Amino acid sequence: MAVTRPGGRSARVRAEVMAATLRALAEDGYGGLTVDRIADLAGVNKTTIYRRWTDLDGLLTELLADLAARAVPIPDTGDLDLDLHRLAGLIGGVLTDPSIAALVTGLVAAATRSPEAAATLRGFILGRAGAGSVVFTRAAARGDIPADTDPIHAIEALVGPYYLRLLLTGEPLDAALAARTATAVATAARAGAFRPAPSH
Amino acid sequence: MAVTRPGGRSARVRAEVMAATLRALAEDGYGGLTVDRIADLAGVNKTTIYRRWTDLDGLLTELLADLAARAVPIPDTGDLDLDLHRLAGLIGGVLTDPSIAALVTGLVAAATRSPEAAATLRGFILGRAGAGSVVFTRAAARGDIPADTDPIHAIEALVGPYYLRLLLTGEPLDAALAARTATAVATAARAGAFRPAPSH
DNA sequence: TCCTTATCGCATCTTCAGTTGCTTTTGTGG
DNA sequence: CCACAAAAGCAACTGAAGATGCGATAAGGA
Repeated sequence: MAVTRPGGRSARVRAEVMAATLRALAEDGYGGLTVDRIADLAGVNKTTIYRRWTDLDGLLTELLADLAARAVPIPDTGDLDLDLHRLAGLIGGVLTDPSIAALVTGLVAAATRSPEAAATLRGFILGRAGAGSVVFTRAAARGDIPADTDPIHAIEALVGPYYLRLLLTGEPLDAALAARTATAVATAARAGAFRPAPSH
Repeated sequence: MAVTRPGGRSARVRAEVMAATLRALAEDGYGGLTVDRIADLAGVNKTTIYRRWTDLDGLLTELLADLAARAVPIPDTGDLDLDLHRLAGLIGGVLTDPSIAALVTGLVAAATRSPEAAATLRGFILGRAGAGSVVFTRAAARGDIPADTDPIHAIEALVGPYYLRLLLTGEPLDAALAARTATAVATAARAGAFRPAPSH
C-alpha cells in the first residue's frame, strides 16, 4: 500500500518551487515575495504551495533546512590565522549570494511571527557555528590557544560583524572585513579572551 | 497663517500612539502587531495612524528615529578595558528591553520591504556606532592602541555578537557576553587588528 | 470670543493573501 | 495494462489589512 508518493511529479514540483523561491528571493528580496508569485514562477498552482508548506514562512524554513544539509568545507591548514581568514572569506562569500542574503533576512523577519522559523534559524546558525568551531578546537589541540577556549564564543566573535552588516548596516561583506575580523579574533583567542572564566 | 499644528491634540495623539506601539511591541513582539491593535490601545482611530504614518513600518521608523535622538552616556574612565566593559553592558541592557528588542527586530523585518526603514535602521546603528567609537579615539589619543585604529571597525567587533544573539540565535545578552566580547576587542585593538591596512 | 481649517472619527469600500470544495491528473501496486 | 488513490489544478469564497469620502472636533490667530 502506497501511503506517500515521493517520486515523480511530487519531487519535480518540490524542486521547481524551491528553485523558483530562490530566484524570486534573488530578484525582489523577501519584500515583494508572495506565494502567488512563486507559484507563477514555478508553473504551479498556489493551492499546492499552501497545502504542502502551509505558508511562506514554512517554505523558507524548509529552504534553509535544505541549505543546512549541504556541508561546507572547514579550513584546516594547521595555522589559526590562515584558517580564520579562509573561514571568514567563506562566510562572506555565502552571505554575499543574493538568494541566501534574502533568505536569511527573510527568515529573521519570519521568526518574529513563527516560532518554527525562529527554531530553524537558530538551529541553522548554531549548527554552522558548531561546524566552524573545530578550527578553534584544533588550534587548542596544537597549543596555539588556551585549552579551555570556548570555541562557540570565539565563532560568535568572528561571525557577528558579518550579520551586523548584512542585517543592519548594509555595509559590504568584503575581503577587508574578513582580514580584520580574522586577525582580531585570532589575537583575542591567543590572549585567552574566550575562556569560560573572564580573564581580567 | 498656521500651516501645521504641532501642539495640542496632535502632539497628544502622537505621544499616545508611540507609547501604545511600545507597549504592544513589549507584549506581542513584532509578530502580532497590527495597526488596529495599536489604534485600540492608544484610544485612537486607525485612520489617523494610516494618515500620519502611511503604514506600520513608517510608525516603527519614526519610533526608532525618536530613540536615536536620545543620547546615551559613553563611558570615559581613562581605561580601554573598563570603557569597553561598561559600553558592552550598556548595549546589553538596552537590547534586553523587550520593547527595544522587538522594535529592532521589527525594523529588520520592515527593512526588507521599505527602503525608508532600511535607511533609518542603518542611520541608527551607524549613529550609535559613531558615538561609541570615541572610546577607541580616546584610547588612541592616550597611546593605548595604535593611532591609525579604525574605531568603527572596532565597534563592529564589539556590537556584532550582540545582534547575532538578538536576531539569530536568541542566546542571552548577559554579563558573560559583555565580559568576553569587551576583553576580546580590547586585546585585538591593542594588537593593531583594526588598523586600515591589514596587519599580517 | 469667534472663525477658519488642520486634524481626527466614523462608516464604507477595495484589494488581496489565504481557504475550501471539487475535479483532473498521474504515480504505483497488482 | 488496469484500477486506485495521492497529489495537483481550478475556481469560487472568506476575512482582514488598508484606502477613501465626509462629517465632527478643536487648535490657534484675529
